[in-house]
Amino acid sequence: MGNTPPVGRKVTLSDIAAGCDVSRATVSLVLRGSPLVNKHTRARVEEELRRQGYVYNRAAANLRRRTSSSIALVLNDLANPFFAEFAAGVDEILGDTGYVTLLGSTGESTERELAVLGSLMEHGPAGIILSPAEGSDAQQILSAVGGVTPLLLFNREVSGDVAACDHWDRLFLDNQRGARLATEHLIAQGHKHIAFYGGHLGSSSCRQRRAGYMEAMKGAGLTVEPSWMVECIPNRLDAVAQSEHLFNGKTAPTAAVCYNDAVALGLMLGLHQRGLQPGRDFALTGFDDIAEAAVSAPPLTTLAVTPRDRGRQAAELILQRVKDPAPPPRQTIAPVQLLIRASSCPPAA
Amino acid sequence: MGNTPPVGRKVTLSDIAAGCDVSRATVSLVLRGSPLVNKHTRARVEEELRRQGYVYNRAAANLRRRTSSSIALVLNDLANPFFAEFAAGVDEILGDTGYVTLLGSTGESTERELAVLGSLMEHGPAGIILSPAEGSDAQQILSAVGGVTPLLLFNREVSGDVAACDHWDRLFLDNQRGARLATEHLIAQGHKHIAFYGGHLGSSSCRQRRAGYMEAMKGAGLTVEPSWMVECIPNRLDAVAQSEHLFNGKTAPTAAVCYNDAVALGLMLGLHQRGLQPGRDFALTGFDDIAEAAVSAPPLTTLAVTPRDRGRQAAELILQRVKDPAPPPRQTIAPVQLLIRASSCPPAA
DNA sequence: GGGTACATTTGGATCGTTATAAAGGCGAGG
DNA sequence: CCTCGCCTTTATAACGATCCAAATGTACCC
Repeated sequence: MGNTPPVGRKVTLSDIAAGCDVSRATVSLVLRGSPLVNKHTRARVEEELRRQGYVYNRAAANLRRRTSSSIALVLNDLANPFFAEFAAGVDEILGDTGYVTLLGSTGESTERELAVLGSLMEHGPAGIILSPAEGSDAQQILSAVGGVTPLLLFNREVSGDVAACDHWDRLFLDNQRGARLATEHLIAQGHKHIAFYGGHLGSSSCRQRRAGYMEAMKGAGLTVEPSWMVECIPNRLDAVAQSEHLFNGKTAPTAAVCYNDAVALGLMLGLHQRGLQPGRDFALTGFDDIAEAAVSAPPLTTLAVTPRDRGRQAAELILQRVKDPAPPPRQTIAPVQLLIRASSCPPAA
Repeated sequence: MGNTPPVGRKVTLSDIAAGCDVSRATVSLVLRGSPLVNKHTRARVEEELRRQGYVYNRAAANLRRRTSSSIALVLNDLANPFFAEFAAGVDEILGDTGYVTLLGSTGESTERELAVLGSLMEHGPAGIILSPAEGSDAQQILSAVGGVTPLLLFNREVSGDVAACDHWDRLFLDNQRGARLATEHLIAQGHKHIAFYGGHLGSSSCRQRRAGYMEAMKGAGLTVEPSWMVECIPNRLDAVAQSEHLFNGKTAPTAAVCYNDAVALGLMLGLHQRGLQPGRDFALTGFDDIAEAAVSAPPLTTLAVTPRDRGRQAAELILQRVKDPAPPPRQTIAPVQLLIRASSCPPAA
């Protein structure tokens, strides 16, 4: 005893063992709280751990035990508040469970996605949560992650070979129902000429939202003009730029269901430029309920998707799968909630 | 050859060695692209790697080499777009450099911060980037991370024992200069009664911004009424709630330098409630240049802090330090840029 | 033929931990 | 005194990679 801690090297379990004259095995048992060790011995070891400032080397333990204590979280756009909240939710649950989050952000590039997945796989995560970049291919992702590590697909479907990915779990938002609710709400307000504005047909969430919109329109016996379906990059800037296309057809819409909040806020600016006041001359809805939606002028009717809760849910789903890989893959559809605010006015008289 | 890959177990370097009848050492050399191996042998090994679907086990390699290939990123509030962008920037650089990001989010709780740091340390990161929770104590953090792993403090100072943390690197925003620039701009617009609104005195960034404000006011020979210095929680909601306090003194201000954009946007709402139109009856500035600032009504004059660039910079700083721990600690102050928009009008006549 | 230089390959120890089976000490019972 | 069982501790061999020194092969020159 009275040994000085080693210099220029981390304190290991052997240092502790030597420091209080027991075997490495005993120290290991103490670390894991085994009831086998005599409580007198345990006290001595714990004192020594403190004295030398021991830090557990989980990588070494994981190597020996063939286990893992990390989950990879790969997101197509961390800078988007929706995914940032999602990530916070994931990390919250993983942290509570003793897992560590390996972060990877792909910036919506499929090449980077493959590179990031490859790099993360080398660290042997117990599972993967992936929100794929637009245009991701199932086969390529499968070959990057291998067939063994469980994967949870979040938010978006991937394209390509269905067989390649039919053993993955899935967590999606109820996009179709959300868009249907928004559309039905506008119809109930008295609108008949309703557009669907924004988003990329390349993304599954956009197709699903369009489907919900169509469902509501058909259900109410309303027809949809081709000029009412306008694509744009789902950000504010392009939403402003493309908004004129809404009014190029023979009948101008009096309302629009927007792909998401960013698009809706962009459309608001576009409307202003045409001399239309959103929430009075034109009704619109968003999707996501980002922080801005509640405080825009007018406040935006939208669908709350509670991304932090989704993050928690995703973490729980992947942990369940890690614990028991046997059950068949599961697809979970998270509910969304319509928040009615001033932007979805009745049609102007 | 023609061996089948192992079942229920990951493919290891030994499997490859056995599969093409060379030693483990040779396979290892191939993996690391050593010029020592015969190119014919290399081809055979590489073919076998592909055939069996080998995945490199970086944890095992790191154990043997006593190296690390991860950096811990611990943030007080991931859900905040500022930090989300920052994290995206960090991950971008780390990914490019072959490091992996260990994420930890503390939700502004010092207890959780210590727990998260402890858990991440067990994974042996090469370095730590920490944006501390409010009220973090230097001594406690030091005992959680140990004295060996390099740490970069971002965005906030920690309280307590200076000696405990004087070997940490630091990256801060030029808060004082930013607030001074904003204040000087309002003064140049003709304002004399300028308030400093929002933020917590507990945070170092708030104290620095206040200092910049005071500096500009003193420099212009303007006096500051106590009622013009109002604290609030730095979010929109509390900013609305506390805004009335600005007008309780004997002289009402005609302009305000706000702690950040969220506070400024909240104050805008508060002004509306008093019948004042921001950008016409009252001038104000923010700090951060969040996405909303450019599109609020009126657009917000603010200080751009380019969080993604800060993230990249932080990653580069910590990697430098990891590569060479010897040089004395460095404090880096990142510049901020004043963006003049419509909210900072001249005083109403 | 023997020696030397060079290119390539390899066995074995090792990183820090855990699993396993076995050993040691000790009191009780025969 | 020996055996048995119980409690506690430990030596040893892994985990999957890398380092090191040493061993091959083989080509060339004297």
